[in-house]
Amino acid sequence: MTTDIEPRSAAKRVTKRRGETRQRLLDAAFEVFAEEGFGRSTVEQICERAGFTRGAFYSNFEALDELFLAMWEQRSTRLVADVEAILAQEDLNELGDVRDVVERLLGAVPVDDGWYRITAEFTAHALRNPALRQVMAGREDVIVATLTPILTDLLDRAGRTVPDRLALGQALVAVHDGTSIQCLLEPDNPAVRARRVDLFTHVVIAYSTRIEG
Amino acid sequence: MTTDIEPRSAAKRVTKRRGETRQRLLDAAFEVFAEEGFGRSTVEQICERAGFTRGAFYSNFEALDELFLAMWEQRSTRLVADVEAILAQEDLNELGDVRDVVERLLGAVPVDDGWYRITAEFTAHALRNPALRQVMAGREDVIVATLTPILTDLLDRAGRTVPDRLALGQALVAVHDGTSIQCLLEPDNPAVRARRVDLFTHVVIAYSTRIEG
DNA sequence: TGTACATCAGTGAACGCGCGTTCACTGATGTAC
DNA sequence: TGTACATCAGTGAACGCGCGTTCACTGATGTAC
Repeated sequence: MTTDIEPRSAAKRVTKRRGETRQRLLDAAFEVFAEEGFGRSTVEQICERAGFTRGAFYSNFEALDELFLAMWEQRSTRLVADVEAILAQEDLNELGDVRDVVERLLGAVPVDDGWYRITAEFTAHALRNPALRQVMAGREDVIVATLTPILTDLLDRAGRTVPDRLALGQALVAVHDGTSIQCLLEPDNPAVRARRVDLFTHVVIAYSTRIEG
Repeated sequence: MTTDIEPRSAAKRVTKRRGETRQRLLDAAFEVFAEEGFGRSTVEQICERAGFTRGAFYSNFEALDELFLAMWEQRSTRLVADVEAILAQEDLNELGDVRDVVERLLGAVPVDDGWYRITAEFTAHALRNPALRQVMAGREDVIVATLTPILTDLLDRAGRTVPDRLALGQALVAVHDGTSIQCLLEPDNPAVRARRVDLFTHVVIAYSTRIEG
């Protein structure tokens, strides 16, 4: 008697090549969706970019929606991990005041054209689909849950404490989203970026209090 | 000798019917774009919704992009005018503090699913096209220029003055955009809406100062 | 006000391209002995 | 380690639908007298 309870046919063989193909399709999807937009991207374009014929796509995904979602989740996860890594690393610079903390935070979060476009369209799409809406809302929870502890720690070192972490986290996500649009729409206007830093600073101050002593 | 310098053929006859057709197409476009998304909407769908055949569309517009832009500009202008009218109207309620002002402001600005979707996709699209980017940036200027004077006036009545109106205006637009997403993604979570009001209030306080005396 | 006429505005059929999707096939990869 | 074989993974041709676009047409609208 073996430990195989499942029939042998259920255990599918998966090759290394398959994983690589999948990844190349995901990377190509990011580029094409960013350039063309979600609704205007075709299976053909993505496969061509990845160096495959269309059959490869249908061998790996059901439809464009599935590829889009898989790509978005992968990129989103990676982005949060990257920001976390930058924020968490020990730094020689002292964090003197709130502005130092904000600048460090903003330095860790990239403002990226392509990623913004993709996320904006995905958000719009998610509003039509309850399941996707859950995905997006869940993603925000992860961002807040991951980054707020690190941020409050930094603030602590700058002599401030945060009474309501969730409120601060959600406020910063909102401010980030709102000001990203402004920066991307006027990339050559330094005043817009400066006001972004100001706004972040004001919000952090409003949601934290000076530690006595 | 008449005042006609242009050749007679240049003066086109325009019928009343034409304007009505155009408007029906614009209204149908709003609905279809909101439901389907920009890239997924077809000429056929919009014409069917408006009660025309496709020929009517090609008689009035060059391409879907043109219809989309015309619709967006019309709706956007109307929206600003509506908000302005609500904010400007004399009200029986006293504006005791900042929170009253914020609640009045937020009461005037609708948080609308369909319009958000359309604007999000338009923004993403505008990032690929310098001319459209100008249109969007210009729209924000109009919003700030129209609403900030009224808002500072309301704040004045609540005993506060705004040193940098432009900074406040842009901050509020950013906060509005960012928190709108959160409210739409979690429509059934009252805490999200409450935090939105809090954030607006904090920002208004941070960008204004108490009037002495 | 009425009528005849010119032009406009929308119709609906027709055309054809582009794209999604399928599938028999062949080369690549892993497995068993 | 080597070989034979089974299965997997991607190919590329083929099909057909859906959609954008055109255009000769007819009814609607405005104009001139």
